[in-house]
Amino acid sequence: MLIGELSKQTGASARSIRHYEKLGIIGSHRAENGYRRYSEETVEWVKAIRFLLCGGLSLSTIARILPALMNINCKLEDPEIRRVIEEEAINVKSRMEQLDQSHRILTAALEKGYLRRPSE
DNA sequence: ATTCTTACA
DNA sequence: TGTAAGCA
Repeated sequence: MLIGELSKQTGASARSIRHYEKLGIIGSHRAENGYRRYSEETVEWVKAIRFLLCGGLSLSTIARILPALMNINCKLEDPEIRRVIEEEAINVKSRMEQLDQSHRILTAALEKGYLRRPSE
């Protein structure tokens, strides 16, 4: 299928699809006219990319785990993949703590009616 | 009509 | 990532 149909079936823009390909996350072969052609399974790959993206993973991180993840083992058997995911979980936890701190500062300001200046 | 590459008031 | 431009 051409990029237009892949886009239609996955919801990803042609621009994004070309970007994923440039990053090596998905592949394609060219037709005589130079148009990109994708296999049916690429649809699943792009859907997986979008899913992981919604999970907060960066494209560079996805590029590292998706290949193995889409392979024979969708289980986390590969220790390398497992490691990457564990690191991501830690990053997410870290971000949650940052957000919690922001939340505390904001709610405290609302309760007291003013923002506490660090210099005083 | 659709895709391609390149580039950014 | 969007979008416009100029081709094929």
